[in-house]
Amino acid sequence: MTELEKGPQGLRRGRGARERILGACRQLFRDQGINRTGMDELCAAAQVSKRTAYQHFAGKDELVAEYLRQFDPDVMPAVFDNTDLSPRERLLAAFELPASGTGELTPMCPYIAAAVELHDPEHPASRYARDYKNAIAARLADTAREAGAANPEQLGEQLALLLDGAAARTRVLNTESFPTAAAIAAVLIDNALPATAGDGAKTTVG
Amino acid sequence: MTELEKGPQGLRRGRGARERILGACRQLFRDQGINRTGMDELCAAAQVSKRTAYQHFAGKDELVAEYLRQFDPDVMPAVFDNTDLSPRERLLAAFELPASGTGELTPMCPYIAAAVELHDPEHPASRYARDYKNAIAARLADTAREAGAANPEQLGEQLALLLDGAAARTRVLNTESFPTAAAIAAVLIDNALPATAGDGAKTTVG
DNA sequence: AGCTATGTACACCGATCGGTACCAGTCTGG
DNA sequence: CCAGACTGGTACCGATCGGTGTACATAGCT
Repeated sequence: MTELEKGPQGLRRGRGARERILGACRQLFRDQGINRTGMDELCAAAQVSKRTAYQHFAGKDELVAEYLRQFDPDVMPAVFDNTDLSPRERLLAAFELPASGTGELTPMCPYIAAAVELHDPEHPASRYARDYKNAIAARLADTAREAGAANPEQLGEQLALLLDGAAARTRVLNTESFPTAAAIAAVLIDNALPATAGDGAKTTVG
Repeated sequence: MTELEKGPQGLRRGRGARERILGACRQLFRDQGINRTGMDELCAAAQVSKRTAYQHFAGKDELVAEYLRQFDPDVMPAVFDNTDLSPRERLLAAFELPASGTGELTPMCPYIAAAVELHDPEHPASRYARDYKNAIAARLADTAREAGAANPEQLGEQLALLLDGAAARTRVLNTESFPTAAAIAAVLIDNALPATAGDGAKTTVG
């Protein structure tokens, strides 16, 4: 499988087949879900023969896993690596990013969607979804620590839960729920950060 | 379809076919998901012939919708109709109920799971999932109003988001997330209820 | 007795699933 | 020029999908 990427000059010709397949995944999996998207349809959308698709990916399971891995490998760099924002602003920015710009709904978090659709915790895509969610919580906790939160791990886990709640709720209700999550996040952050605007109340429930 | 339930003495014989089918739905849909459960397998588990199943339900779509409708038609009565608890305690109880008792994880909220798996907002089951989620938020808002919250609708929506976040996160991470949601809920409730204890004090509202 | 309604058992339908085999074309480096 | 890797196109595989048709067994009511 290593030759796939670093072949001396091997597959330089059909350049982009792999990317086209993953691009088709992003569109079709978002529009109609993973289970309802067949390999035939997917290959047709990618303008790639099934033969080629199965030469790049061992099977649909591996393709789904790779689709998730390619989705946001750096874990929201636009939020967490933005040095123009203070740590506190970065925490809040995580809730404003997804809903930015277009008037359409924030698409369902693909990691949650994959875990629910595949329904097997040991599926490679489910495993990666877990890793990604842990990574998000860790970055939130790091930023919370940087902001001076009393209990950064707890705040990170709480904010991560808000993100997932907004994603799930947006999908079920067909209504944007990230503003609600952002409002809760503001309260939690104010309560956890001592120097900022919050009052003295710090009821950290163990 | 009216004769199905109220036939004078019609289907008294095979009593329970419908209930057995729905019971099999609850188990199989929870254990392996909706899409991965075929009608053959479902009928076998219910000890019902496919012919009978399709006499009770127009199709799998309608069966899934009915499965959701039967799940919690009264919208958590054990929480919201419990007169032994104060309104504030009822709001908190909504987060302790699902994880109670057994050592296993809280199962994924079937409404979210159905909406994600079916992936069609106009599917009858997706429509009902939306109705149910709105009903939960409404009951939470009513209870928040009863507890004297400044903005009960907002608090209800926030608490509903926490429930959904805990459900989604529990599923993805394979780790119980309701305690985290309960901790956030406690903060939100304390912040929204004026008369009650702002900090650790426990003066329950009358 | 019949009659009707409901049930089971089981074969069967077309469609679609994930995945593979085969062939012909096309580009590559030697 | 030619071997070989890689491609698209397409037919095909077995399995499973949701759903139906047919034949026969029970049950209750008249």
